[in-house]
Amino acid sequence: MAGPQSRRIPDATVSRLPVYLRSLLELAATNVTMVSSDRLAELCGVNAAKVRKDLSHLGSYGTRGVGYDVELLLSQISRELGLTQDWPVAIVGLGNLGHALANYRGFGVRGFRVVALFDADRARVGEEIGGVRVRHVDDLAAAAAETPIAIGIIAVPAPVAQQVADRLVDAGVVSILNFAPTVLSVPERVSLRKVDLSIELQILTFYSQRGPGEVRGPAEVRGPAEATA
Amino acid sequence: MAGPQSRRIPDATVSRLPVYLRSLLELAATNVTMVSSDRLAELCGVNAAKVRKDLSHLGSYGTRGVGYDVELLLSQISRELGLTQDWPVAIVGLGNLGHALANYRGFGVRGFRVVALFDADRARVGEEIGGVRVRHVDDLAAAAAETPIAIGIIAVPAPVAQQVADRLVDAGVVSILNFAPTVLSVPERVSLRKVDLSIELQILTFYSQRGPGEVRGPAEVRGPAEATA
DNA sequence: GCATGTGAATAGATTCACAGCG
DNA sequence: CGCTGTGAATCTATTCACATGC
Repeated sequence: MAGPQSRRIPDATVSRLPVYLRSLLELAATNVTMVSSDRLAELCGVNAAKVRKDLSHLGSYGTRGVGYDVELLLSQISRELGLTQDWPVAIVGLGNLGHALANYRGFGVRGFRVVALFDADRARVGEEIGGVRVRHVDDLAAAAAETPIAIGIIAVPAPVAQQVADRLVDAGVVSILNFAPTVLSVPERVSLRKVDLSIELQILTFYSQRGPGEVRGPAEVRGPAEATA
Repeated sequence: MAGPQSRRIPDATVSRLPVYLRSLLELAATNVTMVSSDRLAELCGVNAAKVRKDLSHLGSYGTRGVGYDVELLLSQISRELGLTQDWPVAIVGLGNLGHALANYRGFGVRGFRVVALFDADRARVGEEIGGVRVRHVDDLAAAAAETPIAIGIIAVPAPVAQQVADRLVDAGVVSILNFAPTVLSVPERVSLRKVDLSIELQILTFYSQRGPGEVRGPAEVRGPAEATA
């Protein structure tokens, strides 16, 4: 084997690494030290060959005839995903969803720390959610200058989502997760992903319409960071 | 042209149809009657050739030299996605997220109607959210027998998500949207999709780590319905 | 003329199947 | 012997480029 870890991890692999990570954490929590690709595949609901190929992109960390060392894999995947450092998160928009996100326990688990909350409604400014005080969205740049923000979560109504995105970008935010049901444009250097409830439901209805038995085989939600100028 | 609408729409196309739909609705709202693939592509943040190929899977509904009729496209896509009928939705788990989802206005827009809410906490049973009373999750089967449920949204903690999924399946639910951070198994006939906040964040950190300028081109979140036995 | 619709080319992801090694 | 690691085959999706037809 010439070069084990050939750079450039495929997008599809990247989107599965967090899934592997989660299952590996569960295994580690039950003191399992080794795992085969078959077992891990089962836990993650994917094909074993896919697991092996995915993991091979991190370099070769398995032992033939035995399997993978759980701890070793954990640290490799964590490093690859950048989870060895802390990621300050800001949430913009504290309606129902933003509120829920702000209270979400489970961010912290993987190094995501909510450091700032913003809303355009002055009535909400000053409120404290999960120990963080809500500031006005006009203070976004100022707040980001004090405390850097790596990830911005957009939970505002669609019509104002683009301007919020622009402000986040101006404030130096390098990753954005968009919950607003609209297409956003950001500079190429900014990573952008979206979560859209209504789109998910519509995709579900498409497949459930096809009648029982016609739903095709498993396939994960993937998709790299998108960027649009 | 032999057979315009060749059946079997590609998964990647299916996941983009809702995006086209949304932009077309906006165009229709501003009384635009025709749209070119270029314009639609721009609005949706995708490539124009992709738009044309996607739409060609619905049959050929464009006029050469002119573009597509907005209303016609709307009705074609709506029909394809099954949005001409109503889809009764149940939400299980009314913590922060479930609460936010239950209050979400925007379901109704596309024929999704929240008809039932369930929680395992007896203290929450009886509460009314968005005009729907919360019932105990033990009543799920009974409630579904009265009022059919097509789509189940799982917003419970990961450890109990599988048993909730099992109950939904037993109650005849044919589509499930899972917000719990765990892998679920459902019979092949049931469509399953997942939304996982922490996975999204981890994917973002991967790409933002690669440093500015290295984020690869646009690509949408796709993925068909998955099913695991 | 101009934008659609589509074969052909390319790129990417999945799966197979087996060689290689512990 | 068992399980990893990986070339090769396959399948899917994207993109190109242009013939087609309004």
